[in-house]
Amino acid sequence: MPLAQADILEALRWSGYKLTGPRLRVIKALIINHDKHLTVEELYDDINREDPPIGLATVYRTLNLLYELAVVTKLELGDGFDRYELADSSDHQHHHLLCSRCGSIIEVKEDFLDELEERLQRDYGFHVTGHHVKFYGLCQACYRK
Amino acid sequence: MPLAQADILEALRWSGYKLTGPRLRVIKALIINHDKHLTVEELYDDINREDPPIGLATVYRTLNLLYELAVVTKLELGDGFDRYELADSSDHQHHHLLCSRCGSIIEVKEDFLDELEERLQRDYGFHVTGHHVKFYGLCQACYRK
DNA sequence: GAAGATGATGAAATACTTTACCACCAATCA
DNA sequence: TGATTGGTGGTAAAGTATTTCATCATCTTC
Repeated sequence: MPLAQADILEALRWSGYKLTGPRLRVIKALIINHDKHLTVEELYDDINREDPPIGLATVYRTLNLLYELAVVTKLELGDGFDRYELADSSDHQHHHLLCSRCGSIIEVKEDFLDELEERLQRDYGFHVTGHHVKFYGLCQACYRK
Repeated sequence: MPLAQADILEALRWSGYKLTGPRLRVIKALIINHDKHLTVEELYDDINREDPPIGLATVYRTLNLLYELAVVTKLELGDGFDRYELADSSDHQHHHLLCSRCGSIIEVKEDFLDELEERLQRDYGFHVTGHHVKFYGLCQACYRK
């Protein structure tokens, strides 16, 4: 489950940052669009559908701030755009299935990498602290065609 | 095992592209540095340690061409630089362990994702054709300290 | 072998996302 | 009230990757 607004505001305040109008609007946009995987620019456009407008630099700054606070994670799909999505309330990351035909993004919540990470620790002596995993392929609908 | 030069030249010719001097030098540089994970610019610098110099645009173009031909794969570590590395001769991709302390990159050849991909097919109806997997953490040497 | 067509190269210009800078504003505190 | 701090917005700048365009080399075709 993604972080709720109250948790995010708490994290901000706890770290000594102010809750300003622009910041709140970025946070709300993140929550509302949490399943859409918007780029920074798309998020910016979405926010500015309502007045007063806020600056693009502020959106970037706020997202970087939230990233520092581990409130959001960065998602890079390889198309040159950074995307940010709300972190999970548990510390389990989720993974993405990218359909190369229709472009849809499916989220996989399962934590199926624990076993692998143990193996990397055992066989390679590598201590895993995080991972980025993306699968490319065809979603169910596209595969049928 | 990464592709050998003969295989690459074969792929070029088979697709109707010409083997030119600059292209050959890019290919050789990829082979020589296959374990160094160089950025495009670093590859360009390495090539131009010998005369005659070739253009940066040509390096980009050649790498994109080889990518189209599936001769190289693109590796993005999240630092804003594209890296290209020789594809494996079998169609099995390898994965990377990134040490966040010393910056070393360890390659894992094992194909430990087959089982997972079957599960994605079974549970999500998602047909996997490729994946990008990176693990962050501490390598054996750094973990001991 | 000559002439035209095709493909490749290199230098510079351009695109594009992201960050840095700087002046201004708002809130807080002495 | 005056001063300090933090935040904002517009713009400039950074920086990687791509595109443009003139030129060159190679290959066909007659």
